[in-house]
Amino acid sequence: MIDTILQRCEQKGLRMTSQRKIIALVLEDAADHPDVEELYKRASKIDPTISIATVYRTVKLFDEAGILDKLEFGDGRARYEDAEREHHDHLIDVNSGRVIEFVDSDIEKLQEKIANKLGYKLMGHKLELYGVPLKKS
Amino acid sequence: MIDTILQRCEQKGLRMTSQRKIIALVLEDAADHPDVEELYKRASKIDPTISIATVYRTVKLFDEAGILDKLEFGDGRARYEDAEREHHDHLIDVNSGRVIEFVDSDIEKLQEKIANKLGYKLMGHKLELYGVPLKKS
DNA sequence: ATAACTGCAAACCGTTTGCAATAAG
DNA sequence: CTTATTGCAAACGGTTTGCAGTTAT
Repeated sequence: MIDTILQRCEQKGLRMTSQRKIIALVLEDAADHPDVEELYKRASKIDPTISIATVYRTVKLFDEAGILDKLEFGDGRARYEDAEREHHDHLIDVNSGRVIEFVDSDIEKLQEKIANKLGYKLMGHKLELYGVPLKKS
Repeated sequence: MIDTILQRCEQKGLRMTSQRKIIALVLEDAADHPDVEELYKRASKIDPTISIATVYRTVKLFDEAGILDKLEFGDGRARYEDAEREHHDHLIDVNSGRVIEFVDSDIEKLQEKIANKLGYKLMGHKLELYGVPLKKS
């Protein structure tokens, strides 16, 4: 959380074009989990000439650089969030598509436990919980 | 596990055409998590005139009837498995795409805990863990 | 008989890519 | 100046759909 997305991009030596700066800003300001279409809409408000292909390319670049996390919730389109956001997990309401964020210390432990059990080693702290059929109670 | 897929289909009053019977059989015999293309290949060995559109339609029908579970691992294509298989979870190796099945009693507890915490009610026992970056250790 | 199902091919939707023009370092 | 990046439009891959013909009940 110390550095901005732009700063982290520069740190990694990415060529920061005007388009990339705009997309970085949009992502910086996003408290939700926008998909590419949504990022494109928000970026277009700042620069209406930006193309959706560039958004796709930029988001892929940032993901590969570890600056963004790509979230795939099984609804067809990928969503993105700042990789440096405070750690949390996601629960998707399969009926509404709504994304619920939460933190649970037991999940952290579980990550380790399952990984160990299976002879794998965790890299970082990325765990998604999804597919739980939910009903508001 | 008492009933076969075909029997469960009939129980639900689904019209069982020759194509649907074949797909039910293929699914019955699958110990893995085939995608539609794979189901189509296997079904084609029994009846080469079957069309992939029918496989898509059938798999959707069976999923909506609760006979199949649709698994979306974020690799673009959906995978399917018998909904009545013994309960288990999936872990996907993000590098190889390999699917690892496992059971962990703590996950069962966690399902309840998280759902309660968020004011939701679990329907059944569907929980997928995915997106954990893994490295063989 | 008749309503549901099939195969085919075209459409669809999110994403990627080839290309010629443009801009960053 | 040189190489990376852009916008456009076409292509892509998985999935859905309209239609005319076929099949289960």
